[in-house]
Amino acid sequence: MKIVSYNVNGIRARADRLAEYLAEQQPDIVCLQELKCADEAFPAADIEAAGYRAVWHGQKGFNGVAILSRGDTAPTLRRMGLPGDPDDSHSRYIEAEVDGTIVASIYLPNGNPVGTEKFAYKLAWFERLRLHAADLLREERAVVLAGDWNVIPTPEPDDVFSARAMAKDALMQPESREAFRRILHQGWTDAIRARHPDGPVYTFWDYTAGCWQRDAGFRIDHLLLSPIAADRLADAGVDKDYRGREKASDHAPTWVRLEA
DNA sequence: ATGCCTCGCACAGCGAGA
Repeated sequence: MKIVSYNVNGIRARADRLAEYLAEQQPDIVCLQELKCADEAFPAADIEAAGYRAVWHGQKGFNGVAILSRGDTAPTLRRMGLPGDPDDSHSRYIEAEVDGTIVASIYLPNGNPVGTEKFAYKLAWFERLRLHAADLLREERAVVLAGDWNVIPTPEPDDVFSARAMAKDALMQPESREAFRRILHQGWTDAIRARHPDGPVYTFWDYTAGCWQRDAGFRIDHLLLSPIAADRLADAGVDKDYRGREKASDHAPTWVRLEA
């Protein structure tokens, strides 16, 4: 089964691109981030017309996450939002079960600029995710944590076109990378790097400054697999060409294929 | 050092993104 993480940067602005992606790739499960729409504005009818059912956690204007499954059975919702902060108003986490696999769609806070409350929020959110991820591992099930983690895992060129250009960015701060590593080291597998240990793999290219044209990207969309899911890992990759199409998101769909 | 594009909001630039 193909499981995709795709930050669409506005699901309504990306309606044609998303429908095209579903028709061409026919993924089994799609985790969407940055819906940028309220719950009542989610294009559920369009999703259904494309042959998918969805659960979603929207928010007017920004954030918003969803999980799509192919076929007539909707994902079974497990939770919306992370535990640990009832005052957190951002729609950044949704978790569901599809065909026995637990899947989370994650939109981790960006955290820029560093040194502000936004960066503190990023790290606090990361810590809440770490605690919840540990709970998920204890279930000893197939679990996929898929999303826009807003972290460049290493400053090496394999993860970023220029460590120097990104050195002051929240995505590459040592604290951000450490928080990501702490979750990984619980026992998760970074599927992209498991399949592609060497060489550049980018999932995001900024709209500005010709970043796409000069391949100035970085890797921030990640699919983390629990040990039982990792045992089923057949392949992983980035559907990069969708980044180059008309009206593209600034992220490319990033995926894993698990043996049934 | 800042803006570069894009989206949503709401109808004029602006916040947010990364």
